[in-house]
Amino acid sequence: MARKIGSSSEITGPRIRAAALRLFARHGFAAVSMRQIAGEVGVQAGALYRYTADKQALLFDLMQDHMTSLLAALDGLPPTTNPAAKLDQFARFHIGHHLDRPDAVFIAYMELRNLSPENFATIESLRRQYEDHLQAILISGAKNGDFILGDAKMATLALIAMLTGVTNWYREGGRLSRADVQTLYANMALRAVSAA
Amino acid sequence: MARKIGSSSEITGPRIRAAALRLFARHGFAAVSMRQIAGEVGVQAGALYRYTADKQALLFDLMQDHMTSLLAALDGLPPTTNPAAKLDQFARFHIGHHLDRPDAVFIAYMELRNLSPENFATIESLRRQYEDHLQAILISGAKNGDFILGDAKMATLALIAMLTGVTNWYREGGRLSRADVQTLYANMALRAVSAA
DNA sequence: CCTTGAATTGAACGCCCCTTCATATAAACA
DNA sequence: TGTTTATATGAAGGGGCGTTCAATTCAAGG
Repeated sequence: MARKIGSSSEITGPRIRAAALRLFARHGFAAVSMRQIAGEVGVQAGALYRYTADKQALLFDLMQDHMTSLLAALDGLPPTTNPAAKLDQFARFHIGHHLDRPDAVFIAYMELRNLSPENFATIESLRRQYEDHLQAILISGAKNGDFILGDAKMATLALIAMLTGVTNWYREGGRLSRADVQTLYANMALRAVSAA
Repeated sequence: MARKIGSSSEITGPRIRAAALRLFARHGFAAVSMRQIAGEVGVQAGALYRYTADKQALLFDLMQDHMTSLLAALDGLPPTTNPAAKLDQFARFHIGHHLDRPDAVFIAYMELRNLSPENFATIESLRRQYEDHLQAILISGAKNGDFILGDAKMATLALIAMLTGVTNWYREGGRLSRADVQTLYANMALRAVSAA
């Protein structure tokens, strides 16, 4: 047997990426084998290599797609006026976007060390762009007296860590709704840096 | 050749654990082989099994030791008066303790999924104890009006995520001293939940 | 000094890994 | 319909994995 009935790269390709995303998030990159991914798709391991150069490239593509989608969505946010509104918007956006993509988020934060040095540098630069967006908000707020930051870079990383932490415990259908969580976290973020 | 010159279980045991801690933190549990750990210690892989039942037990012991040491240190903190002072003390303690043990912290947060279900339950319960300590501080502060919490459990997890995030970027000898970082994070934590 | 027991070796077992490639089949196109 | 091209197989290469265990050597105690 060789080519299968109904086979098409437009179907198999995305299915491979979806299976890899799920499995990497669930068990970790190093613990998942190409045979496992292939099995999930219903294909032999050798077939994967028509869609990815190797296992490393598969991981990198997933992470790069996640980061570029994150930056694109950030770019598409409606304009706001003052720094406090911008921070509120950012916090709600960050939580919403992350809760929608738990697997991709998990991988983006856990599998950095499994990237080759060049791939790591690429992902790191995308992440830096995202952090810089928040940092610019904080600095503009500090300039006009709305915010008090001991250190802008540190405040940026502290807020992102706090907001991202939501993915560790939030479960759909739990005690708090998604909107509740967005409001509560946004309020904490605002208070953490506000002068008032 | 069999027994080696100078060999002693009091020396080899700790060295195995130290090597495993370092390697698991650096490359991840799944990516590290027993032969690698043995090589670091200068011993053959078979020798490891005098000191651990298997690879899983090695991971579990490292995580359990980390968590019990964390809880013991928390228990040994000097008494304080009001909730704000308690939260300030907790934030400084958390950061100090974590910055002293970057490898153990990394493992404790990254390798939970590699624990067997029973081992996971044990570690999770220790972690819950730690979180409950902070949650009790927050609730007492909310009771007497010092703090405002949208949701106590959520505020607890948000603060711990923020404080633990410091291990992702702090490097000894960097722009900010350890004391700087402790102060800045403690202030953010206090502001994030304070009524004032 | 001699015996006993602790510490370690190194080979082996059975299994799984990533990746490649000649081959075969199905789809797409003329 | 016949030909080309895309898609997948499945076997193989070369290697590493966790774990066990008989045999061996050293340290320690009498």
